[in-house]
Amino acid sequence: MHYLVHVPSTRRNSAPTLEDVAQIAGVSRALVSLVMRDSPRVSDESRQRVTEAASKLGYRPNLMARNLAARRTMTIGVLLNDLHNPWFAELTDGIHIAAERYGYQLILASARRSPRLESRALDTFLASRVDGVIVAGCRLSAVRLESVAAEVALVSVGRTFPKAGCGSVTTDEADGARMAVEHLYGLGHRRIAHIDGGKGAGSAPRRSGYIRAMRQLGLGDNAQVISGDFTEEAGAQGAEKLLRGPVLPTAIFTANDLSAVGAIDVVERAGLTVPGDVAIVGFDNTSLAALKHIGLTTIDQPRREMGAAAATMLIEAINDRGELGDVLMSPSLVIRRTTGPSAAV
Amino acid sequence: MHYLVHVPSTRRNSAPTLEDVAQIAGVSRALVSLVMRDSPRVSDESRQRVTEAASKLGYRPNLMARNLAARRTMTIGVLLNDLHNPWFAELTDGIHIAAERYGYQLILASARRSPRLESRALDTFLASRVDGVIVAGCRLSAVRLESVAAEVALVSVGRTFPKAGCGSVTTDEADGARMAVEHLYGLGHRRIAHIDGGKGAGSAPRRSGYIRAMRQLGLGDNAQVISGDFTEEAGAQGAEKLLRGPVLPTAIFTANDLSAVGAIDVVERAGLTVPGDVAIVGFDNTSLAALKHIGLTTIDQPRREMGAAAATMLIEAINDRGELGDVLMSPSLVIRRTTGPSAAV
DNA sequence: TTGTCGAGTTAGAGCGCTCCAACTGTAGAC
DNA sequence: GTCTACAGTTGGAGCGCTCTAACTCGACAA
Repeated sequence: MHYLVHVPSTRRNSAPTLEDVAQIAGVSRALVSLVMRDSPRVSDESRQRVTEAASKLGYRPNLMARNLAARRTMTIGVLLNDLHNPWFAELTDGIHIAAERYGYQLILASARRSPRLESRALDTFLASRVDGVIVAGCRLSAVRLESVAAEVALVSVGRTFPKAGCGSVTTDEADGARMAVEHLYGLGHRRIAHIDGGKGAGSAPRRSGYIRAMRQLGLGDNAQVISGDFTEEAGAQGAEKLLRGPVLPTAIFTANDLSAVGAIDVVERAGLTVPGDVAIVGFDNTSLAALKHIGLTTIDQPRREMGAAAATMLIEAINDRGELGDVLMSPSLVIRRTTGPSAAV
Repeated sequence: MHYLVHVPSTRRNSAPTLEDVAQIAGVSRALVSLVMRDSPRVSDESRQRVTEAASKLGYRPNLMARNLAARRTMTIGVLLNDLHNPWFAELTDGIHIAAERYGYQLILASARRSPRLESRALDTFLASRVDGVIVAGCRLSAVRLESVAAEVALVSVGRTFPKAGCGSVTTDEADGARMAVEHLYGLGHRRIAHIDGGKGAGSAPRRSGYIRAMRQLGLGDNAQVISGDFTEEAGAQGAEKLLRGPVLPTAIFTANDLSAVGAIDVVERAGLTVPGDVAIVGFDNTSLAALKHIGLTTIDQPRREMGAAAATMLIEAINDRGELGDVLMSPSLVIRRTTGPSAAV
């Protein structure tokens, strides 16, 4: 811990308090408190006098004092694994909207992909006595998360922690993979390869969904998984590997949009066309996929709804009006320009 | 949507306090407080007993109580205008790193592009008595910001507010525009058009920088500004307009990367090549620009450094060891594949 | 008249912590 | 032996608010 000498700011000697307002308005502290919280049992006259005194002083309730006394913060902490990933932005929008509806505030923290920072951010949330926590794309161990869940209501988005006592909201990634494969199958593709996400979150179900779908379509022998890691670079390398292989697949399903873009680039540089020679499907429907220049067919996760579902479930649980559970949401296929009929039919 | 309910976990009814720890350790509350703050004037024995008691109870200092009593929060509020824009992610990284060095915590808020939400988030910061505030890409009025700056140390990133009494960190956008134009000039381009950002932040200096640079190169008559708004769509429309014009420019400088991508797409669809027929330069050096598939030449803003500078200046001011001022940082040119020698030489 | 009621208001006891001044006890100086 | 110094420790007074229980007071019923 740092030791800093703090010289109080000269900007203001000290903010006005309830007491000051009460004095000016000529009423008790308690009454000012009631007015500040919009209590109905205050006479119009008192309300007006207090309101005037407050705005005259520029009074602003001190949240720390309020929360300390009220023993609840009406705040939920949101831990974002990686601010750079736009996935989290939309998720946060959903959380924001739902929380607002219940009168809850959000405090966000970015873990910058580091489990150490994740853990520290959670400590801060707990120290701030937030009423609930939402972790998105959390990479922490189940044990650590369980210890957090023991202290505060917790919902995880994008990953489930079966025994940790927390709720979760995820999409059915395997089903998304199935959609991708069946879409390609419907276009006549039979040799469909998958560039996976390695050990990243969501990678395993996408891969297994792909394999299962291929089997169910009688394409088990054509299934080909190239290992990747959710990056553009990995998508490019995976595509290169496929181009060097004995039989070029007519379609590639990648673990995410970024990998898909990497793959597209390599395929096109090799003189082939997308989707003419090789069709490509991504995953996540990021803003990247929607660029006209890319027009990537991809699997969409209802991020905003997921955020709203997570916040709603959490808040209902906080208020003892519901319980934490595991919510599984359905992805959907977004068809753009990188898929088309197989030329190899 | 599938739903599964967990057995609710048993959550602690109330967290242990300093008092509890003191009792178990057999010392006074004040001493426990000292240990918790790593004070050097505690005997090793006491320190050990307190530490043990604390961890035995799972004690965690209550930040609200601490901050209330200490009259300082060691926290700075960071207001991000738009979480969806990756620009803010890197900026936040820089702020984060600098704040950490001083032992300050961050609380982030996303305004989702709405001035109303911006204002509300600032209210929350003030109510939480943060020690300082950083606003990034803030769209609020100077008057409103001035009133905030009157209550707490404030630094604005990406925009200056001359009279508001706050510090600022910005890049020399006009100089970035100059770099773009001179780069193109150096490649032999003479007919260089600009698709601007309309009323968006940073648009004006980029535009005027472009115009000034054109004039200084004796190209004032060739200067052509098409109005846009920082979106892909605007870039596309701008390019279409240029394509329909009497004389096609050999280079386009757009207000940001997104617009550049829109422009590239339109130019290529028209059967022209980039950079062969038309060279394109963006602005911001977002991750988009770095995609191999796009390879956009662009102007980079040192976002991380800007964040660090903002946080450092703010904290130094909070501690009365420095003053808030206006910091102007230099952008730099990042050359990729969308620019090359002019064919029209 | 007395009592009851409800609307409006209030005093006062915390919430969990920090900070200050004052205290204890031991070691060294004289 | 007393005095000083200092390291270590402590009680208690807040920080600014909420919450509970109790109070006041006029209206109205008995």
